[in-house]
Amino acid sequence: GVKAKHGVQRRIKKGRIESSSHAAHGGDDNESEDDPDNGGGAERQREHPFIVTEPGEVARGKKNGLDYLFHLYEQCREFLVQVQNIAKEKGEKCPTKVTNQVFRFAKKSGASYINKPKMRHYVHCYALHCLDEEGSNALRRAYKERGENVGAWRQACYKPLVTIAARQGWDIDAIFNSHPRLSIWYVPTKLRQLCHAERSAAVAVATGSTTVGGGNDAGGVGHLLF
Amino acid sequence: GVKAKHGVQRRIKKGRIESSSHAAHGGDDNESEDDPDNGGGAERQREHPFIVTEPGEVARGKKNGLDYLFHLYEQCREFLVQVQNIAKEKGEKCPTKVTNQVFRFAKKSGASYINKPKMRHYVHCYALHCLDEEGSNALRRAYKERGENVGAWRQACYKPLVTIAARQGWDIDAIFNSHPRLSIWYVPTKLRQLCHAERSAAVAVATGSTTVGGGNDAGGVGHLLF
DNA sequence: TTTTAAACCAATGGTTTCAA
DNA sequence: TTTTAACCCAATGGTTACAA
Repeated sequence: GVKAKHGVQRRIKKGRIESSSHAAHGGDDNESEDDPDNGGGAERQREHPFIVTEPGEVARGKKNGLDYLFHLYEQCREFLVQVQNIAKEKGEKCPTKVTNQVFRFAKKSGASYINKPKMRHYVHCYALHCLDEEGSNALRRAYKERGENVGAWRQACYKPLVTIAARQGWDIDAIFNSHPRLSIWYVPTKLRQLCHAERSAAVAVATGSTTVGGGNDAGGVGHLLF
Repeated sequence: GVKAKHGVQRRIKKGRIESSSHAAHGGDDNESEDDPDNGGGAERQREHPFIVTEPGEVARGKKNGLDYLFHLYEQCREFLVQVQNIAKEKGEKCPTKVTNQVFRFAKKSGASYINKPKMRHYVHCYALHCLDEEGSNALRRAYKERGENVGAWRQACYKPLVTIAARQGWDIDAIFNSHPRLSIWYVPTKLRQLCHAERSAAVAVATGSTTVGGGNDAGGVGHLLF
């Protein structure tokens, strides 16, 4: 990297986060003072888990809803815009994606509830929300009705995205990049792999291949027929 | 990084590059067998130094000309395209810039004369060539006539670029990104800094600021007047 | 068990060092 | 003066092992 100018940014190992101000929690209304687990003004240990909620529904109890989850992605976008403005003003490299720098800035700005693993974990769910809000909403309702947990809903978000990719020539990067709110997020490895696998399978069926390296009249992957 | 799948790519320390096939050298015609320094088919130790040449001029003696230098940038672009095609076929992340991966691929492909420090060193010279070929050619002729060395010519390439940036709102990243052949190269730190410094100076003059933090009726940097 | 997020890791962008 | 292997070592994108 460029020569150490912000020498402060060393990694801190272990140790709990100390008590400090928490920023507003968006859709989260669960910071009650009379909470038995919350002994006298101590800060919350970590974020309440997400539950599958319908569009517009606010999670009750110590839970957060999916509208709140998606709101977090919008917040990250705003933090990115701020980082970009600062970089431009200082004549420094300007990020185009939500990078470590942006997560650091978010934390520094008091949004301690935003962190990289979480945002990366649910990116494809947000992608579906951006690319097909109707479909995303339907999926949320279905999974809520069936009483599925967040992990199951999250897994289920992959398939509709692969279907969308199939329609657009399997180029998931192009799909992300051409959407204004999605373009700032890295394509998750697993989603990319699923698209690739499905594309390969589709091509194999279309060309009549039966095994890896199986002979066909066109030499395998490389021509798509439509 | 993504979990070690190409386990081979560890760093190798020390040791000279062993004799092997060298790819064609573009504008370089200096691999004479009757060379006194070249004892019996041994390969060249390193690339001949660049000299300032006019457009179309081939360097004589153990030298390389600037057309050859610029040709190296075109070759890197071709290597990048190959890396991109391979990545797409494999459903992997697709680089948009000339990255370490591309330099590694170039070396593996026999282009051992391409390396990162060299390409990064002269990027801004190539940028001038792309953005104002007339101006670039004139500069080359002038520096050749005056018998200047490559280092002096290289330094001189910065100023015209800063002038171009000034005309385009000082956004050197946008200038690089909007040029098809230049967009694959990272903006050199020094060029970015020069642009920033010049912009700051220009703004200071325009607003009548005299010192850092000096008071003026508009609050410093932030409005450009034209 | 499910869900969260701290901690970790290999490879990167970038530069220095030094050989030629 | 010019080239480039080697280093940097901080910072990155990406993931894992763990805690709650």
